[in-house]
Amino acid sequence: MPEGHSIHRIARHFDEVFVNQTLQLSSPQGRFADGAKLLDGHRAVASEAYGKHWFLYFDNELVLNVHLGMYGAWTFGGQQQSSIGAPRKIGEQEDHNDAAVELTEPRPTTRVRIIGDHSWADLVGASVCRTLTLDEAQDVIDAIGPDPLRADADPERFYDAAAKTRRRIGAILMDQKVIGGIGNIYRAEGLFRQDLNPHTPANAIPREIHEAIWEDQVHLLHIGVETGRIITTEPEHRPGIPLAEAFPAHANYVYQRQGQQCLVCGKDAIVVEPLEARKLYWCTACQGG
DNA sequence: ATTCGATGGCTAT
DNA sequence: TAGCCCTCGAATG
Repeated sequence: MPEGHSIHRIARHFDEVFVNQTLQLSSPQGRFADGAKLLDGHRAVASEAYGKHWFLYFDNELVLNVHLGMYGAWTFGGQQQSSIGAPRKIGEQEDHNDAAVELTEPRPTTRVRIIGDHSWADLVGASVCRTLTLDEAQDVIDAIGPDPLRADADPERFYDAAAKTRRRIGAILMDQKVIGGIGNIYRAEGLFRQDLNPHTPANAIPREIHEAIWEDQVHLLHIGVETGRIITTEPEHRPGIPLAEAFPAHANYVYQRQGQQCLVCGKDAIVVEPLEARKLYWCTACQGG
């Protein structure tokens, strides 16, 4: 997916382009026909992201809640044309702004189409697309750990959870109940940037390191929000390579770089191994065997 | 033409 | 831990 940075970009886009407008909602695919009908013709009043969940609040006290899952993506058209969500190519940059486009026939798989005053948005492939009450939306939010991209996030919740569990740090960083918004790339890259062995029990790691992990995720995710790309390397580790040309070989340290030379230690020590049904990438030299 | 894999996560066992 | 959902470009035949 779409890690947390993409969801916050989506929230920002809806805030800028659709909030405070009366919206038309439909489900060309049909699977969200009932939910769309509940919101169709109502005014959007707020757009917010928590971790990987996105919420669009309407003036009838109902909420559109979308989780992109692995394959979901929004396509935006009209005044601002762009696309945010699951990349279809490695390192694809989100938000290709182009000339305005006409309202086109939706793809048959379009779960929901939203039409505002000047723009439209199509959603495909999402694992969750539903209409919730305000209470139900709050329940979803309450189940998500602190989100490093939110100004109101309480990192103490993350420190507390990390201090109390012997689960591996590589596992809990992807646990949305512990910390919200981090996916497989930010997990791997964040651990690399702290020289941390992913298998270290979380409760064996000093609090200062957990604080450093949090602060670094705040830093990295904000870069993601601003650029629409997951960039985790420091300029000194991609010497002479313009950012635009850094993909896919030099934008990340370990993600999908198994068998390649480590950008920091130079050794052929980057491995990939399963961790809780996902692929974990790390440098066995830099991150302590 | 067909299969595969991917930045996720739920549920059943 | 395994199966399943959802989509589509890339990889494979």
